[in-house]
Amino acid sequence: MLKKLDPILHSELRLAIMSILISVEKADFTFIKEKTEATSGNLSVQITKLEDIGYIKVEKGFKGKIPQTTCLITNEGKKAFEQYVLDLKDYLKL
Amino acid sequence: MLKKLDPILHSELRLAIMSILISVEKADFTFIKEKTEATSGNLSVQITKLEDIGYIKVEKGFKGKIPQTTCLITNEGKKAFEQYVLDLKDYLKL
DNA sequence: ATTATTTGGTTTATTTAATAAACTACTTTA
DNA sequence: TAAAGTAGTTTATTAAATAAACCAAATAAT
Repeated sequence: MLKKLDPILHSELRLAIMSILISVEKADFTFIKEKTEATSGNLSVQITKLEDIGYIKVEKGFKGKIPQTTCLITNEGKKAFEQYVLDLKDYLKL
Repeated sequence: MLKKLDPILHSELRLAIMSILISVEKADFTFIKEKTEATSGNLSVQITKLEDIGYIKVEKGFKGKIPQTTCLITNEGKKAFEQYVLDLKDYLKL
């Protein structure tokens, strides 16, 4: 029987965000926006969702005078991502 | 840059359906329903969607006197599934 | 100096998709 | 023959994704 996929991660944009944060550990809003080609609104919403569930941590500061939102993956997020990979492998027959 | 995932396949239930049809080549409605634990309504809708786009073929017949809906994956569906796997690998860092 | 324009976002509204509920048609069993 | 089961479809509801509108401050142009 196929395992239920984590609905938070089974979203293209949220998965892309997590994918970036898995490899770089830390990335700001603009960087993620460029990499994912998402709109600001959508990105903002999905970052908040990942933060609310505890998969990422969001730090708000300034780069000079300009506001800057930085995201980091949490341990819980890392674990969830790895579990999601395992679950998906069953679907993909990998 | 991450490739855009096929939105038809990036749905848990549709992916599960395709996953089953990749391995068995032919499966009826009830079998898929049991394997996926989906409701009949949801399954019916998603099967129709996969059929409309040409990823599966649906055959309607009878098993004795009882109606039976059988699904098969098409070549196009197989190709799409394989492409989806490749695309997802980038997200999953596989 | 004041008016665009750009940057870096958030909030709200709209669209789309997923799920659930209700229904149809027929069959089997009590 | 009435109730319950099988095999679904259709319609309604809920939730998610996306887009549009907005806000605050910074920088650039007039």
